[in-house]
Amino acid sequence: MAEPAATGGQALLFLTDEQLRKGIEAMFFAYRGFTADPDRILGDMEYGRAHHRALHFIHRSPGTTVNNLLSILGVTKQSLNRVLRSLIADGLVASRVGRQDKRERHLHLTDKGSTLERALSDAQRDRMRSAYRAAGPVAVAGFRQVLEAMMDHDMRRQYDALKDRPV
Amino acid sequence: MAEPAATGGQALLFLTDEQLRKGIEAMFFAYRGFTADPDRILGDMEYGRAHHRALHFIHRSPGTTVNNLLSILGVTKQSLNRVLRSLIADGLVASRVGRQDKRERHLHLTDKGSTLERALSDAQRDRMRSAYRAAGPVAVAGFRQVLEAMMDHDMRRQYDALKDRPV
DNA sequence: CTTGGAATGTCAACAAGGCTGACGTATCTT
DNA sequence: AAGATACGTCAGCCTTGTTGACATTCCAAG
Repeated sequence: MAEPAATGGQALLFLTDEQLRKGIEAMFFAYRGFTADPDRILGDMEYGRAHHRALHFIHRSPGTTVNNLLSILGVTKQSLNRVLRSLIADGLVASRVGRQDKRERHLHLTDKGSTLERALSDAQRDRMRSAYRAAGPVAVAGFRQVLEAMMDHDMRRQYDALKDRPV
Repeated sequence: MAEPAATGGQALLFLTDEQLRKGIEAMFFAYRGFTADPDRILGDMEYGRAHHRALHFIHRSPGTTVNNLLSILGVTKQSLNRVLRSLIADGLVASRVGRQDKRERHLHLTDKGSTLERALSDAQRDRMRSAYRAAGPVAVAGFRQVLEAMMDHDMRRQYDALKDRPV
């Protein structure tokens, strides 16, 4: 198991435990970088990474319901509610009662919310852009392929549902 | 800025805000998958992700000092200490006073610690392996390139220091 | 030999952000 | 009319991060 090369020769050397370990460590260190810039911005405020995630996906899917957001974020409603409550209280997010189904709340960013979302996503995108530029288009395609193959089935569905929707 | 294509034509289409956003969401969903399997194992025990990280890097660098581990993990010593204390108390990690410098504590996994570390890393490696296999060697090379370009400078140094050391 | 600084550990207090369980209310669906 | 669904909320717990303060132990420089 530690040496797949035995089964297929040179072609499978990228599946050695050693290569896999490097990938694991790369994910660990890269994810730290990935969140570092927004975290720095949020550190000066009363918000955290959970608020960033909520803002991101509300921005992505304006009018989304609480339940929908719940399944995308993969947290409990109590946990999300704590975050949403503060965002709504501070006027970053608007919650509107549904027209067809009045039980639902549809979530939108206010101007103030959009401003913060923009600041956070600009910071994160800047890092992503410079990584993309350094690695080049072929590497980027591979990057996306591996990440998509790494997702759980359910998360993959959430991701695909968002993937090709225009902003 | 939203349309780098204006500056260089087709060649830079992979740097559009849209592509960058997809990369950001891919990182988010993939990281959840990345940690899901070890988290499931740890969920049944009294340990969490922080314990996993400590076990991983002690396994990688047997005899490492607390200070060294601190800089790799990027947390405060108080936070790490709480984790280490429970791992040591439960007999998963051995802490030995340094021979040259007796202030230092050198950390090693015990047999029991190695067993757990193996179980966790097997689970994580299995997912990584199947993602690698699905994506293929070229994609994997790109994956690593982009991740490495995404790291902070300091993290990149930590990563490189580990990268080519034999297990 | 004394003293300053480095490495480590520990105590206390706190916050973010996960979780479960239970309950209430409004609204749809059957 | 009854049951299911969507949402909010209260209470309490856990992990894991933070700061600040302080003790110990040891190395090394004066």
